[in-house]
Amino acid sequence: MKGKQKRTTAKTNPPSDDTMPDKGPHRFFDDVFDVVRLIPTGRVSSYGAIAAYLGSGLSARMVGWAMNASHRVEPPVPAHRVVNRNGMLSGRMHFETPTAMEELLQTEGIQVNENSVVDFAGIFWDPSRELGI
DNA sequence: TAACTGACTCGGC
DNA sequence: AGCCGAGCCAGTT
Repeated sequence: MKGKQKRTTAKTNPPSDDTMPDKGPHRFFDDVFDVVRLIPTGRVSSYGAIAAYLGSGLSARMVGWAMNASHRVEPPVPAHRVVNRNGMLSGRMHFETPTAMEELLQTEGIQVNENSVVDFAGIFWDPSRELGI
């Protein structure tokens, strides 16, 4: 017995409860996904740059954490194009295989040497600069 | 419920 | 030159 059933009958369909969550505070994740999806093939960006573009006191850590959830969203997010400020593939261990991130980048024409993007500064894609500050 | 963690970054020593 | 601590926000235990 459940003892008490929590308002299952009289559903007053509140404006914001289970009907289409307006994702107020959660919109951050979608924003990150959207920005990452805008990274062109052959270019890479960094957690900090994306955080700075969203720029509301966000932390670069949350961008990385969003990437962790990016595997289950649609359309897919090219998380492999996001590296740290040094151009290192710090997130490679979170892919299906430790080498998946590197191979994906190489497939897109990006050279990787010792877990670091070659010519990182040259192919760096800054959302603040490309999308507008 | 409170506390810890984390795919980061910056500043100080 | 490298190592350490703080800030950041949301999810997980």
